[in-house]
Amino acid sequence: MTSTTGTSTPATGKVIVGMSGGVDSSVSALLLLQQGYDVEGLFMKNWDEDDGTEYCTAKEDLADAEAVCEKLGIKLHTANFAAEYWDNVFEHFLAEYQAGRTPNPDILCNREIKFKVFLEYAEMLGAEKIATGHYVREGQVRQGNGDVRPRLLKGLDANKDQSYFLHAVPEAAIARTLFPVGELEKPAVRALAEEHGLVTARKKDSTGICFIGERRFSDFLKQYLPAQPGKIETPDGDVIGDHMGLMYYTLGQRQGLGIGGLANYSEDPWYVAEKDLERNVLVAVQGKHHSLLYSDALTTEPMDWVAGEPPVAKGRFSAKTRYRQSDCACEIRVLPDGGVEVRFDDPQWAVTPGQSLVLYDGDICLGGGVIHSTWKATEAAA
RNA sequence: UGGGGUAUCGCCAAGUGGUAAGGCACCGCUUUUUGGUAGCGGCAUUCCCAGGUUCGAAUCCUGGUACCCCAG
Repeated sequence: MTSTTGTSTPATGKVIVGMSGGVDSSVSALLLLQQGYDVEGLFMKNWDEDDGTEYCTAKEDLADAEAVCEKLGIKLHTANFAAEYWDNVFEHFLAEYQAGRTPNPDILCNREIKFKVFLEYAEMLGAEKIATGHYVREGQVRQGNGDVRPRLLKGLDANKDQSYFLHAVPEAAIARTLFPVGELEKPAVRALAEEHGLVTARKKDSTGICFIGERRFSDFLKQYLPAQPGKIETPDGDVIGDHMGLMYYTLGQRQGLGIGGLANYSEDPWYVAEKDLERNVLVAVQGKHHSLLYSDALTTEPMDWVAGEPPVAKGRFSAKTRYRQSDCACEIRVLPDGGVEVRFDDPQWAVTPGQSLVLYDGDICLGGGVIHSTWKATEAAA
């Protein structure tokens, strides 16, 4: 049985809110103040810029965080975890691309930075808890032996739910974190910000890699990974174009292939279906619903279970293979190495190694793991 | 230097006398704390070039040019 954290008892204790300069963390701080917490903010700068334009947005974000904290009358700390970010997130990110996979750096960023380094730093500042502007909720479950344990739940606003990004955060960190906006719908969050005169009320939601920001992606990667041009082929081996380097593309990608009209082919757009690292060939297929774009089974690397251990050895749950994808029913089996084998009820589009599979039991986010390989059940049976 | 064919947006491609479809690509915006996807919008005053016929031509005629195919 789950229940959301109580709000009836007067809240006490120091909470440090991770202030990004966005509306969600702004309102989080506001709500915690209203609940009676001793609130302070912390602005993190985890990416040391080399690029002038981006520097400005980081500066703006800091200015907005400062303005909000001043308005709320709370203290704002600043910290720079760029070294930790580079070592524990970015290097892994590059290595994954180098290996031809498509990583999700923000999942690692949450586990390694926001819910680890930031948490530790906040504790050092005397905080009992931290808070973030994520759209997730914290639930509790009473176990057979009477222990009450925390659970990561989807945000109330299904459209904004960010549990996918937090699935790798361990239970102990979840237990020490407050997610005030997880109980709200996004429009209500903006309305609150507006009502309280917070400058971030109408600020556009930030996108792009957390702390790095929106980039022309292949240009960004080129700064770190050398181009290795090669051919684009059809599954039949017809050469239909050139690619700049396999690491700049991801499965299911359409834009950026540069494949125009071809005589003797249909008018459908082309999508990346496969990366052949051996031959340095990008395999593209025509039409969004080409069968090579679908798979219905996968295995993952060892899982991060929110509760620290798998709920069962085998069972039926729902899953996402990417952020904002609707859940799909599936059957899982825990593998000896700690990964899982997943079979989906319905074929999934462009399931991509390097991205994460995240499992749910209703609203409860159980955990997830990096996708290692995918296949079609029909192939496995053959 | 014999014959035949084709030349329309970056690419594919409609259009055969009535005032340039569509798709892909590309660009922009929106959606989005990864990458991607998706939605919306933009994208040939001009049809290889030069003349001509016509009220009017990408569409007809003449002459060039380029490429392709067959024959050499």
